[in-house]
Amino acid sequence: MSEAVAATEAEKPARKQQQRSLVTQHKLLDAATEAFSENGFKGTSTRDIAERAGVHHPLITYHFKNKDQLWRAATDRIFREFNISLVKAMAEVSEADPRARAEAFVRTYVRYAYQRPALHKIILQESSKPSDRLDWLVENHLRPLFDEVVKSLKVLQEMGIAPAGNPALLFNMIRVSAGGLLALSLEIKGTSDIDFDDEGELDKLADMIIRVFFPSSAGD
Amino acid sequence: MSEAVAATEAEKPARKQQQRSLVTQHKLLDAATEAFSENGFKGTSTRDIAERAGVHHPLITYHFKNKDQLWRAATDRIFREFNISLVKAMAEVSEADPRARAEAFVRTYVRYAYQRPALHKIILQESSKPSDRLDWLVENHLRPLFDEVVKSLKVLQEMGIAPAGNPALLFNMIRVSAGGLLALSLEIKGTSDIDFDDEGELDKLADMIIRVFFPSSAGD
DNA sequence: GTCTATATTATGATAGAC
DNA sequence: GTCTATCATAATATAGAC
Repeated sequence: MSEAVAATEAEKPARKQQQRSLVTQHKLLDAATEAFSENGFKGTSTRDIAERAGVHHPLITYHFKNKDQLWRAATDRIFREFNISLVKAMAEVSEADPRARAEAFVRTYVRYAYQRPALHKIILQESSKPSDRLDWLVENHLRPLFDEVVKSLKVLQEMGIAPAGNPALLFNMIRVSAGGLLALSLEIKGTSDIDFDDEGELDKLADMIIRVFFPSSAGD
Repeated sequence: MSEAVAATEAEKPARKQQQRSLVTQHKLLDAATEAFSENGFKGTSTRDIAERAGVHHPLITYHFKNKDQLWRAATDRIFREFNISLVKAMAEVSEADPRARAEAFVRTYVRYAYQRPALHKIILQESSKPSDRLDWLVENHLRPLFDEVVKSLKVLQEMGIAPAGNPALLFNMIRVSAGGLLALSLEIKGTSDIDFDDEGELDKLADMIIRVFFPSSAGD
């Protein structure tokens, strides 16, 4: 089974190697996501990432070139997956009922923020000071999502379901009340005795967000 | 003016040195606050802090023993100053008018969060994973403040001014809508074209928080 | 109270064997 | 595709001169 076989036979070992390579990349992305969430870009060492992933650190250079590219690959994956989940969840709700769509959005958003805390933790980490990474994040992932959601929120305001005022400001209040608050889970457990791991606690948060930000749909 | 003078005379040079020492400490605390806000504890080097402060790095060891103690000293100062400001602002509002107190609290909180972004940025940085620092922060500064504010919020709920539900959860929504949102200023400028440095933008945020979370006081 | 010099360890990145 | 070995730099912290 030498590599010097016919071209037709060469595909098999190539695929095998590719498979193993993908597993390594996946493990590195998982580890990087966790590490960057916890310690920020500057506070994370590539050695720490490699250790968490259980691979040798030179493999980071091999697969991702450097720390910056690894950060981008990890962040890109988180946001892509989030967008897919969001689109999928919203596709199940009737386009004709904006109120139901708003509620579905909040519940999906809260659940997702709980399941993947890295999504918001990385935003919080990177928003602490200007950087090329923040610009990249805004341009490629945040801005496109925001523009669309704010448009929908405007409709809700015109219908009298959401409070008046700058819709972009309102949306930011809603999303920090959901994702931002859940990113503070550890602190809130200590200060407020609220544990989002407890059954029903997540729904209570979603309920309150809906009640506060979409008051006319509270009693329905 | 040698140091070998009588004990009564020895006070003067001692004070002079103490004065200079205090200036250095102050500069180091300012620099540390800024650096820890931007890069978190792990992402901040003591050399960076010393450079920002314009002093030589061994002085950190001299004045604060180590990086951890410097972090504690810097954080302690921020929260003490915040508490003083808050107590002072609330003392000016009549105890008999809970609604006016709630509004004053929100406006003071929003203004302070804007002026000293480090207050919330450090909370966000430290909440990203468990640590002794987070425990210290919760126990010494967050918990005492929260307990008191939540008590007041409960009264507002009973009066029908604030929405029903777990008051601790409600308070966390309010404070992330204020401090948490302002800590994201950089990102929000990019995603939502809202610049809190613009005249009146801060008041619009406070207005909306009051309108959303204390709806019955909206038209007053 | 302040400085220079340095010990020790950690970090990002790469070279080259297998 | 994976590993060991290594380089250059940066980090925390300290010792000791002034």
